[in-house]
Amino acid sequence: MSSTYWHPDVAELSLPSVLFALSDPVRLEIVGQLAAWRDGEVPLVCASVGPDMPKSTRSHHLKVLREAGVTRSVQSGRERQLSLRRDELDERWPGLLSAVLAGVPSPA
Amino acid sequence: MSSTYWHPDVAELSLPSVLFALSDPVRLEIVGQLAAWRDGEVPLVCASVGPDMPKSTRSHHLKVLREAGVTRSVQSGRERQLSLRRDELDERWPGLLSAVLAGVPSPA
DNA sequence: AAGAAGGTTCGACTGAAATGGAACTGTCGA
DNA sequence: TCGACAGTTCCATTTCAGTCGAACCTTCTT
Repeated sequence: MSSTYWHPDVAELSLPSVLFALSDPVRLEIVGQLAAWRDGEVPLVCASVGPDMPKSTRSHHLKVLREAGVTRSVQSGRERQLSLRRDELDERWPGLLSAVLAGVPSPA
Repeated sequence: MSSTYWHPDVAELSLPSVLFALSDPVRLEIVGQLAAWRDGEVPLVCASVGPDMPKSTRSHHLKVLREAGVTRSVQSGRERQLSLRRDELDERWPGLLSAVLAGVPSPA
């Protein structure tokens, strides 16, 4: 796991931080897209996720998600491949992410 | 249902607002206490919920929860009895509240 | 080596949220 | 009727979050 980045350990995640990270429409949309990603598809990278916006803004939202422990980003070449930390979140707060995702309109 | 207050209808609740309301430790503690309330017990009122703090601050947090649709407060005499809108929230976002509550340390 | 591409960081600005004191409203008890 | 009591509202202050341009760092390409 050569992730380049620091990611918080599951044990040190906090529920308020996670809920806060998920409480923004833009971030919720990003999470929805990550959740819709299927193995075998071309990996989602920063630039390809969320609505159109300046890259510094997008980077900010992705940072909030990453630091809350919701997403993971792994460097690959000059891109960063994004993924949801589904299993880890589910281990810590069973059913939480699923319940949230069920309330997010799935991306077109 | 003589609620004195305006409460948003389930249909008009938004996921980001609910998650935001739940993303604060103080409010999460309040919600945990409301969830622990059992039928037959003396009703929970504003003053008896959450950590010690000025009443204007408490009133603020309760307003956030109420307006997000998480709680309901019904006037009774000079107090306001608080309750969780469990069933309604569960109808709208099944499993969400339960998952959150499972992650909240239950009150002593 | 030079430049483009993908992201991060920094700094500034703006708007929103948290906090708490003080004044106010409505209800109850004496 | 006069407090006392439960809450809300108003207001000021401070802190935090969102937005975005500009500069920067890496990696890839040529």
